[in-house]
Amino acid sequence: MSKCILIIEDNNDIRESTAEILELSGYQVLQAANGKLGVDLAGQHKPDLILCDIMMPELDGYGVLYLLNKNPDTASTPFIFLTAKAERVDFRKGMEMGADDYLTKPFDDIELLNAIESRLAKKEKQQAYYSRSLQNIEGLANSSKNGTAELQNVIASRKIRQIKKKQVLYYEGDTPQGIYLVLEGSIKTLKLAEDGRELMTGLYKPDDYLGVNALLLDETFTDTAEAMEDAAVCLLPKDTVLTLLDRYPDIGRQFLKILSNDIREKEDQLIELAYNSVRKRLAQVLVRLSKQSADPAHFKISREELASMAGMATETVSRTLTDFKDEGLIEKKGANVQVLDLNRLMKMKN
Amino acid sequence: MSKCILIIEDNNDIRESTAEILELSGYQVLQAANGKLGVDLAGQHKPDLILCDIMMPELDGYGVLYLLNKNPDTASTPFIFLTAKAERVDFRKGMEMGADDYLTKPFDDIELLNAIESRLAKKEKQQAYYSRSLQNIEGLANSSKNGTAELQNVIASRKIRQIKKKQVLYYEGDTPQGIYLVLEGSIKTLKLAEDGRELMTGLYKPDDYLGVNALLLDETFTDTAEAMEDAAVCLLPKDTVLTLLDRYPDIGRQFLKILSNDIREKEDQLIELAYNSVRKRLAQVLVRLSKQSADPAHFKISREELASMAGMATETVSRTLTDFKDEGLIEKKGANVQVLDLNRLMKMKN
DNA sequence: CGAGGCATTGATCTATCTCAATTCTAGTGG
DNA sequence: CCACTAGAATTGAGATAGATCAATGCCTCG
Repeated sequence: MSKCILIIEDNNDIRESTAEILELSGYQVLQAANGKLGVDLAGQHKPDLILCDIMMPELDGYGVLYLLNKNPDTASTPFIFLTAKAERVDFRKGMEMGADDYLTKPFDDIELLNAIESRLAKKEKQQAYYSRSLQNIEGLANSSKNGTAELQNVIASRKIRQIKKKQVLYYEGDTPQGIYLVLEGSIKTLKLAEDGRELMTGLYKPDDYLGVNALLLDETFTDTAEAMEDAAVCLLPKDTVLTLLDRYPDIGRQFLKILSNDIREKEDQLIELAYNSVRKRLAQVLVRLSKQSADPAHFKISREELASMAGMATETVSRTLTDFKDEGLIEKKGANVQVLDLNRLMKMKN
Repeated sequence: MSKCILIIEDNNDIRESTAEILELSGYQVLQAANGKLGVDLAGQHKPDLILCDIMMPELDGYGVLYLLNKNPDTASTPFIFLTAKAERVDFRKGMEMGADDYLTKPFDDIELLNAIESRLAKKEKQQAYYSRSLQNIEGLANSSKNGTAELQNVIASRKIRQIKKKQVLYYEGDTPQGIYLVLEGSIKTLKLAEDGRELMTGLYKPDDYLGVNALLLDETFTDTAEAMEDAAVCLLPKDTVLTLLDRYPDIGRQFLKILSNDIREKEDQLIELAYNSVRKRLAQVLVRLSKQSADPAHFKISREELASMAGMATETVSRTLTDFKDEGLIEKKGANVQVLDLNRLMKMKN
């Protein structure tokens, strides 16, 4: 079965010539003359790859990408930007939003086909890789009951979505499409205060489920999820999960456990915020990070992120961190932090 | 069937003579010569009422009462203290711990039998009252599926436990016996900081479920539950709930919803604590209280409780409250607070 | 190797806590 | 029924942790 490619481009000449090249190479091709149309077509036909111009009237390329990312059916489709001038800023912005590649117009046939093929190949490879790694998920899989097995099947068959560092998985106010299983990397959830300061409310690592608490409430997300580092997630659509939930009580039980743990963590965070000194709070944050980090006592994190985890000002983070260093608790260089005395950090007095 | 009464009293003369009186009156009587024995007997035979001396070697009356309260089988059994001198302090302490009555030794037959009969009658009346009111629980009952109906049966058949103001339902560190359904009054959950200050983490009103998050985690409670005003709860034992959960997915779903809501609330509280001024926090607390209070804009609450809800010092509560009064937002007299301008409280700036 | 963004450091300011002294309230005993 | 008293609430004065504002230094990454 030939792969299907969608081209979104307002310039008729470019679009049609590109389409021709692709068709000659054996691809099935869909064309859209503007952003809005493109998004609709993508939703209906679920192409295997999307080429999209950036500069378009009405809905530009960024808008298209944003909308595609919101729809579970298209969120994991490889996406390549077509752009006239290779402006640096544009490039960054696009990649940060989750584009997979950039093609600078004018491009020749070889360039185009190479980009597409390599992207499709990569996608397939990743798909295979994660499907295999999904076989041995710990999370929901430690029970041997039927439901869990069923859930695993669902997971294995789902499309995987890559998220780049700093990219947002969902915003506060978005409508939940389902729950996410983190496969790789790390995702943080955060809430914004009225004045714009942000507080990190959760940190999700591989095998963690994200968005469980929004699943059953028929409301929009009340937090924003953003990748702390490049990550891969798998979306389990709401309908599927709800069906499974109705059929297999053990799944519900697993989710109850997840939520219970979340509550516990949040309560701990509450008391900490209410009655502990900044020093102690920061120490706790470091402990938590060191426990979750792959390398037990060595991680890279910005002052701003630390500040949002501990609920304090970035300057104060800096100061306290240098204090810690002077006391021999940690070592630091730029954004790199190395824990030297975990024990003493844990026992930090107030 | 005759009622069964357990007497716990180390003095043989008193115990046996009391037992005789009761037997002559048609009660079935169990005797225990010390606290420990008494608790064991109560657990085994589940008597309908317990008489217990306060001053006993080893395990005294308070200890007995404490242990009985921890065991779901005996927690709702009427409990009457027998005491030599009617010391005021003792009396208070006993009542606060959940004793239902006090008998001062020496007591005559009439006194004894009256106390017992009235207590048994009261118990029965309450039982009937709540069983009826349980028929129309909103909480889990808004679904028409099987599981919910089943759950209602379980609830209706359970024993009801009365809790007096300030009395503790469970302590941090206790092992969960199941979940509680609040029938009447209000229960708060709180966590203690290392320095002893407390932070209120939840407020539960009739039809709310308490302890759901501890149900599936095989750990002890991480918070303490205490009655804010006289309350009645119904314990649904862990086994029962788990069985229902396995059988009826809709129950799991209801619980998931409850927990999701809890998480949402806790996240809101988090961000408030982290970035809002004391003024704003207190305003929010007042809004929450006013929404939950029976009388929409008029409630009684101690400064200490307000402080633990907003995570601040009691003195600051006082000051801020007088500010609010000066600004025409509230009216206050002692522990009574009346909200005058709910709208302005909600919109309080930081 | 240059620039823009992070991180650090310094100086000040202030919201809130603490400690301490009064005043008020509600429950108890006579 | 009223005076009394212990606990709760208020008010005041002072101390301080941490935020904020501003200036400078240091990576890093293109």
